[in-house]
Amino acid sequence: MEFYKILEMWYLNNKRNLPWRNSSNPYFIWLSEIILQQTRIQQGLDYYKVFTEHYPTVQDLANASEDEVLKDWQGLGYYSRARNLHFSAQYICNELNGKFPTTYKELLKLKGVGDYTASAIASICFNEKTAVVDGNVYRVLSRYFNIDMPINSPKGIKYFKELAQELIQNAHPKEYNQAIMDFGAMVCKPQNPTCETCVLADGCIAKAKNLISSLPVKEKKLKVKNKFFNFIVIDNGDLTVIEKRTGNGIWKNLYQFPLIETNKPVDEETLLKHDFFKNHEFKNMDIALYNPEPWIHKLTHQHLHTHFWIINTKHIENFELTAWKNIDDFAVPKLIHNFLEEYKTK
DNA sequence: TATTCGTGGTC
DNA sequence: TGACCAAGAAT
Repeated sequence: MEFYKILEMWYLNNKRNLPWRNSSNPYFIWLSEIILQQTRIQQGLDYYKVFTEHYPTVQDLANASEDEVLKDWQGLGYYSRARNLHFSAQYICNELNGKFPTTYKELLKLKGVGDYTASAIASICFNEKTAVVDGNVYRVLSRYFNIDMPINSPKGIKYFKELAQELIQNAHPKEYNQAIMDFGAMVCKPQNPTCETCVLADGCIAKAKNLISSLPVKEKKLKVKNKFFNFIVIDNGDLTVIEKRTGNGIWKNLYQFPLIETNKPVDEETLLKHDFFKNHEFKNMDIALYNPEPWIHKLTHQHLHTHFWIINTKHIENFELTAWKNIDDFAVPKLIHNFLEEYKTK
């Protein structure tokens, strides 16, 4: 039996029951695909529920503010996804008269929609034969056909896309694309794949050559930077100070306490010499280090060594103030959220 | 085109 | 426990 047919049959009997699979509405499929980029289904489920309930149509999403959308995205990470989702919703409503794009080519024009997502929506909603290539597909194909070309090299990306595109030619695109992804997630897993009961085992070259654990091949070029964050938590009992992050780095457009970044851990004396305290005078202030041991927040490319400094003062000048009771209205990074959860109970 | 963008799970 | 991975995309 052909490759695609085995997967389609397997899918018929083993597919997962996921909320967006009850729909062919491109708006819902789009939401699910953006939420699931680089994200496990279990982690995305609650967010899918919130977004479909809070923004039942693309118009509702377009009418919301970015702050509102980011608040609902809080905790999921890769926040450009939320900003692009909101931007593209407005683009669809304003430029496309609310009509969702219906082809791979047009879907690609949406911010935040790349080759994978355009292929997924085009195949699932419009039956277009565009093969998805995600982490699951790389794994299944590299093993079954024993391909050791690095999946994150330009040649590898092109090669796997072309192979996937060949394999979908005689298939039902909607079912086949979801089949190979489910199969990769449930059977041909990164670790401990269940080769003993695998329906593709007979033709799997990597299994025959005992190469399963070494495929797929990925070039690793990850260097982690250490950064040192000092958050200034100003507190007069009722009010505090938070700022919106600008620029193009992490957590763009999320909120945080005023931040002093240093190139190494600093003590109180050194911290107080920073420009921040030259620009802002605190009368009768009392400063205390909240966490003597740094919280090390680990991101993919950076380790953030974080200290929270509490400034108790009755006189806060030259700041925009935020009431503690309203602090939960703002979208904050997980790191700040964790701090708030601890701090407000004290 | 190499780098950057979060958070959580797995072993 | 640190390395790897997760329905990738933008720059």
